[in-house]
Amino acid sequence: MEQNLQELMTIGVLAKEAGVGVETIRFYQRKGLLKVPDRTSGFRKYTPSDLRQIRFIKRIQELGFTLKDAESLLEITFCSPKTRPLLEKVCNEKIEEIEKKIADLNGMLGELRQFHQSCGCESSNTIQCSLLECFENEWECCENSNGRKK
Amino acid sequence: MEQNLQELMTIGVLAKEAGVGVETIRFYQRKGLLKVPDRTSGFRKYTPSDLRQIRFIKRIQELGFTLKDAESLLEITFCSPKTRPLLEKVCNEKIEEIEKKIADLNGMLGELRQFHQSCGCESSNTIQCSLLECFENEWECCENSNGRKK
DNA sequence: CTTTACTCCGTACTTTGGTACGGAGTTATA
DNA sequence: TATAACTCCGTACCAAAGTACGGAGTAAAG
Repeated sequence: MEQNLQELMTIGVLAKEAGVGVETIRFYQRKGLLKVPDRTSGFRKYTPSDLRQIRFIKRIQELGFTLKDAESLLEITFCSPKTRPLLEKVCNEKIEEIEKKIADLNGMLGELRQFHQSCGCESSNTIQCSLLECFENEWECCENSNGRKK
Repeated sequence: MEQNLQELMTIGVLAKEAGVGVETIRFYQRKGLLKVPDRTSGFRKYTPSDLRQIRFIKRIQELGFTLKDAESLLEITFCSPKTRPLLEKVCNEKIEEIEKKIADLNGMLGELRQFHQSCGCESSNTIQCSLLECFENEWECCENSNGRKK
């Protein structure tokens, strides 16, 4: 497993490439999210695989998951017949989690759109209503002068 | 605007009804997320409308938004011809935000499902692969022995 | 009328995900 | 070879969103 020395990066280069701060990388190392790197004369040396890993973590975070979630996904780095049952479990859990989130967001989106339509846009001619009440009453409060309720 | 005294709650009852801690309610008050309540002999008295408001905040949070976001939604409590332009702006921003989140999550969901299909389920017969590499290579690494790549 | 439960307040502590500091050593550039 | 730029380390700090503490007052039930 010889590492091409050309490809090794210092922590500063890695940070720049990954679009994070140097301190963030040290922090990830402390948290065990990044393996302890080799060193040449005291300085950490990183591989492109470390870069990929940080990008992966950032992607996971963007989607609203925690570093702990990222860790659990990274734990299934390798799948093989032996690790597959665990992998399948984690996969399924994540998939369900994401599906639920999407469903929730779609619900909220519908509500917001309805509110916008009924009360929040220039073309609406509702006199006055409350988002909170609309939310509570499943938007029945937003009777506008078209006579259409829902 | 007389309040039916029967309906007033102490902070403890409100907390229980809303499924949060008493301290959380005091915290929300400090943050201005809950209006300063009336008191009878020093004790806070809450109305059902306060309860609705907390539930609304919790719903917003569940969808991955912050208390600040909740605040901005609560600020548009009333719409009227005068407040409508602001309302429309906030609505549109939130709608876009949610749409983007949903799109991102759908992307990740697709990736996870593909990984599950190729490598993570019992019926798959891939020998070994890495989630990280699959992610990086747009799942091209997960060539399984069915010969199907994608 | 006492005891228990609830409420008051300010302050301090917790977790997550980082950022910043500061003195010392190292490496690269002029 | 000096000087800048980078890295080391531990520690301290930050914001968000609460949670806990503790002594004192109040209310309600027996």
